[in-house]
Amino acid sequence: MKTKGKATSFDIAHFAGVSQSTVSRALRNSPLVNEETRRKVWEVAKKLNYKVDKNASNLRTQQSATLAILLFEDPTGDESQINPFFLNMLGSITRACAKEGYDLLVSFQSISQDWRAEYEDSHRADGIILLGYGDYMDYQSRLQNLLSQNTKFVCWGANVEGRPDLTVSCDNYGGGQLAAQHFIEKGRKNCVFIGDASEHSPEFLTRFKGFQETLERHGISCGERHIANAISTEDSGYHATHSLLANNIKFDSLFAASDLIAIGAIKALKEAGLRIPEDVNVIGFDNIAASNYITPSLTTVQQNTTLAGQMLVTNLLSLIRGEDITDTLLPPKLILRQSTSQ
Amino acid sequence: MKTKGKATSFDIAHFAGVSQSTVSRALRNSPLVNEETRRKVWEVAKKLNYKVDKNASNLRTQQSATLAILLFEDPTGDESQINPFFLNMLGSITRACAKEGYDLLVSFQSISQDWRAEYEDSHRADGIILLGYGDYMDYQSRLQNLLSQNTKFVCWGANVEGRPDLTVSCDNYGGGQLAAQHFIEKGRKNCVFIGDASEHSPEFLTRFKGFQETLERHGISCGERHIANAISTEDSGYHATHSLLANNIKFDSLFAASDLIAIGAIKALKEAGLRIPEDVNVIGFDNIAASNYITPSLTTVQQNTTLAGQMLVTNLLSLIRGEDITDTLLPPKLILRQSTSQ
DNA sequence: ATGTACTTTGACACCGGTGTCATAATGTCG
DNA sequence: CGACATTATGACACCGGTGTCAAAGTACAT
Repeated sequence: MKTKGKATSFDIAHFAGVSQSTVSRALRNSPLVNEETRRKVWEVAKKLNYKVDKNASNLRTQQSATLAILLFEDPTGDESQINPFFLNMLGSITRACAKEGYDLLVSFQSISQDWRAEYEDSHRADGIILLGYGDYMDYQSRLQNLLSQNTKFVCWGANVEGRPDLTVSCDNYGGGQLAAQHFIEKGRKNCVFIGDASEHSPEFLTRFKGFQETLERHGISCGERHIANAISTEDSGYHATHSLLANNIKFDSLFAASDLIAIGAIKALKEAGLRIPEDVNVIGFDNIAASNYITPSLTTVQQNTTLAGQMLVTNLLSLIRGEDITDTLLPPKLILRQSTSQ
Repeated sequence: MKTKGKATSFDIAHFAGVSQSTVSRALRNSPLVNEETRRKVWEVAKKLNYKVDKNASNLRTQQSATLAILLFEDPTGDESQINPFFLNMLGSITRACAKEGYDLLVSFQSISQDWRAEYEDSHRADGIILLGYGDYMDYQSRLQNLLSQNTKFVCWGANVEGRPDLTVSCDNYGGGQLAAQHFIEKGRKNCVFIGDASEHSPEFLTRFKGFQETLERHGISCGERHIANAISTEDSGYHATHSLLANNIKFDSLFAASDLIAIGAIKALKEAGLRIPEDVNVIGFDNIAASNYITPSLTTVQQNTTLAGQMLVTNLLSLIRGEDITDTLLPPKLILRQSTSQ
């Protein structure tokens, strides 16, 4: 019993003495096929090491049991390193897909490129997950484009008022509140924020707003002079903090828009001879692995990546099934560590 | 100019006033088609937002321009976390695939499961990359199985003598040598190894051999009592080191089979009141991000993940093209940090 | 024996491209 | 002007499955 090349359903039909149609039905356990026939077909299939050709199957059924993930890169990011937070998300999304019986196509995209999400158009994936920091303004129009083509997709990111797409995101505003409240409990009065607090980075902006507005409710202001712009890299955080210090801004607490920024900030603070947490309290955002390893370990607002990956996948699947879904907001959680524990 | 549903090549043929065959040729820039016709076809295609159906195309051509990666999990690993080293590899492989114009299917596999690599059989991928620590003995027979089916695949891992598959790996033996030489230069006399030094973890075993044999050439022995078994997790490294100390083994230098193990070891050493590097020198393996952030920062044998990802992809593509390729061994590099810098 | 319902099967069109072959149109040369 | 090469195009089979429809076979009631 042998075939040239990979076995097809016709080969099985031949050896099992039935028609190809019956083979197809038997292998998918259709109730239309006789028990004994089914057994025989399976037996032959196993012997020939048969596997359904997904291309043929997908072509006929017009669906792929596959999702695609598009990872946008921080445009200035180091080419060889990937933001560890997104790497975690990638891991949890992979797991969530596996659990749902879907395959996952992974692709990196430079945000500047024309990232028309080809996967869904070319029937390689049933839906798309978009993931990445980046300039929201830059790709807003592209989202619109996807929408107009009826492409099924969900985004990880800020759920900005009036944003047209479906998102899953951390409650960034609430996260900023947690940080502010913690500083207030610690009796801190002069707070600074490191990160891009503009509409170009809606996630960071939302974190900042939650932070600032909570402080103000307690009579603490965090105005323009107390913000240093930074993208989500260690270097950028280092330089931003450095320039604050160089400008002689006085502060006793620092909230960074991400852990990478916070790690860079800590380096700058240490170099300036400031003690953490005695002189300056520091809070980050994300809870990446490194934040637990640095000295002092970093108090941070945790994003639950496991849950986030799951929600992205289940929401996308709902969307594909045509169900009505809404934006999902995940609760942040403050992880207390040494950088605020004086 | 409108179509119901997604546009097909027939729709384009209709609007461009040519046959579907010509459309197919024109879109693939076949030299057989007239310049003006080509222009017209492209124009219509763009207007209709046409994208080739990859399922149909792959079905016909019997190839997919897709690679698949199978990630094996450390059986005892925490369900929600992925070994950061492999996460890095995943990132670099993704990048390498993109550079070669291939898509990447990602899949997690429990090593205990029947991980018949279905992707290639089902024509979803042209080749497979296998990645993961794990018990080699467990899946050796499965590799044999893949080979016998003429599946194209490459493995990341130890290139064990007589291993039947094609591998890309770090020169683990050389890495062990680097660690030993460094200890010798530092005048260390009592060395221990933390990790599974058995044929069940051939990579760790090779690292150990390079380490041990180099030490012996300098008259230093590293026998059974100086080895503590551990899998590649922080916890395991912690407990292994703890038990060495509890058994009153004296040592002034510790080589861990991986950075995660080393991080756990450092924790145990610190708790025992030992100073690093004064009392004990520590060297890890991998150079994951965390090793740069812990205190003291960790001297480690770096594996070049960027290069590794590239080699895995290019080797696999060569294999698919039917070219003759051989195992690839990548040079390790010792990264000096505080844990050995007294 | 005849009619009806149900089970099981095979024939066949179809998904949307790609590759082969035949043919029409144009150009070139003796 | 006819023979022949060259260029451009269309018709059609094909990749390997899935879904529909008709029909054969069996069971049971009338």
